[in-house]
Amino acid sequence: MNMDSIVSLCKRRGFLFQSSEIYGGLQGFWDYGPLGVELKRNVKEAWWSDMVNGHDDMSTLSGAPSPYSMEGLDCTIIMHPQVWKCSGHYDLFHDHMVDCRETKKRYRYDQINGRWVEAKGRKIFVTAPAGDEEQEHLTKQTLKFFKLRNKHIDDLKWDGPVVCLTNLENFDEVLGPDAKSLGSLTEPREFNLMFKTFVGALSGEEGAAFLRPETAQGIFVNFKNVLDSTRHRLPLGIAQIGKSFRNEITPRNFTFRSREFEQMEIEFFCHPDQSQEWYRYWRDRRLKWYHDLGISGDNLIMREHHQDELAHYSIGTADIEYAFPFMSEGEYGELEGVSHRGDFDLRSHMEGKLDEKSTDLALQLNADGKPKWKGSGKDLSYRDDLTNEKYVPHVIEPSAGADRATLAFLCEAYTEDQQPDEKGKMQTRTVMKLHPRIAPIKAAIFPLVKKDGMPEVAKEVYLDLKKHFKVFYDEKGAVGRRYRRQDEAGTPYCITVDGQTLEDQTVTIRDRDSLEQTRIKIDECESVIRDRIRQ
RNA sequence: GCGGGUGUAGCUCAGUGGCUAGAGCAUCACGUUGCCAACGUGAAUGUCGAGGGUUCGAAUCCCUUCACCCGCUCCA
Repeated sequence: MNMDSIVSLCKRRGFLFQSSEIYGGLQGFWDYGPLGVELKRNVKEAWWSDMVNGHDDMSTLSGAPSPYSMEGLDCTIIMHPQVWKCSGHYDLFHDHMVDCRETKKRYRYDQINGRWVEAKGRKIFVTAPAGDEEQEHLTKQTLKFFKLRNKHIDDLKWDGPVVCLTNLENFDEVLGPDAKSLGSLTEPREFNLMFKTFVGALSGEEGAAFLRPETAQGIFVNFKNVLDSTRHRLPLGIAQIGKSFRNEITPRNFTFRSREFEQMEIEFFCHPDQSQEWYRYWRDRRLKWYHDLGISGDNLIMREHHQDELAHYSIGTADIEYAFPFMSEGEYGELEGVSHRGDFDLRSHMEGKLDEKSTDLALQLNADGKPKWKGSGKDLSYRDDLTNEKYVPHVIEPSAGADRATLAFLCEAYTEDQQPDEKGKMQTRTVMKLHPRIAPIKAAIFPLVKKDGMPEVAKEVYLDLKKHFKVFYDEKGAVGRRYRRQDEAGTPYCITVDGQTLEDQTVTIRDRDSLEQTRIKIDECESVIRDRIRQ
């Protein structure tokens, strides 16, 4: 299977189009066509129904430490700018980068260190990526530049300590970390990964705001509101589906990395002592969700982050990953991250931006000893009125990409098999084996031929089923071709009105995957389809 | 952001300076047909990705630009 045939089918059948295609398209933006919008809606609805509205809050679910509540939320895309300063996104997403004109490499401005050095009567500033081996790298670069051997190492006259590149104003005498000639580094340029906009008519910095780069923060800042208005006890999960925006440097791989995308996120608030158990519960529960909707075990993996990849506050983070066809053998792309976030987010919105690098999660301070970004000052802790214990809840965050999930379902569904044609000759059939729950069209209704009153009966069946499901009517061309068209659309069932229908009020229902046809009564159509979708 | 490749009908592609830009598949109509991409007849379909230039003449050569694919880079 290759990605091109999937992309081609998506366009041909109306799953996905390039945004603004008639103007040449816009990198990182995609539109969902008539079939695509149904598919994506079904994915989101399955998630919302399974996680929120259909959640059983009376029982202790398998793998869970206790019963828990779930609520939904829908927050704005533009929020108070301070939200992103305290969450850490503002600092993280405003990188200054320098490019090397010679090697075409790009570096983060603040992660390049260097030192003045003199040899052969010339003084240069030699640089290296910040890290344990930076002095080694500096020496090597210097020797190479001056065409000196290791034995001349003592001839190098170092001037001053290793300092960050940010201390320099002019890069003319700077040797890039991997460069051979001086002055190859560009001026630092700002990379804004958050989309910037302006609130109010004035477009000055005072009105500057950002499109959200994730939906999660809306949940954290509303935590108190949800608790107060619903009277829930912890543990409580709050769910949200919505658009997020990231100005990716290189959008690629169809909709996998888009600049505008939709997230399905849960922030699950619980007692710190139980957070580890809840983390494991959510990790396993979310993996099973993809599995139940038809992603095969071979293509789906759970990747636990290593201890050294984790932030200090986190007990664990696991990525649920899918073997997308555009990835190389053995590589996977992230569908969802499930992370234990401790009390980092709530405390950041209370006290101000915390330093995720410090072991005790201290408030991040400026040089003058004041908080770098001030929090809301509001108390977001929780009082358990049974035990009278007061604590800042810990959070488990299952954060899924709706577009990535939709793309994974499309890739997983794409199948080419061999089926005999009219003459018994084997023909390649393209079929989207989407799970019936997420299939855009649940059933297609055909008259076998366009005469003898068959279209009239078929239209009645169609109009009746339309009240319950997304269905499709087609009477054009040979019935075999109509079946194949529905196979490409992923329609799980085709109902055909034939000669016998006119005699005994029965129709045939054809299964997309097995091609088996069974004869059922017209009045049974709705319940048969409903039962089969539920399976 | 850098390097390489690609861009012609809905899809897959042919067309290397010269007549009104083609093929297969798909689409639509009529007829035939009775369950898995049928057949016959007919029809419609293009700013040759966009803009500019060279030329008597450009899909074709040159420049700019946009998008997609691959490799870097990036990916909280």
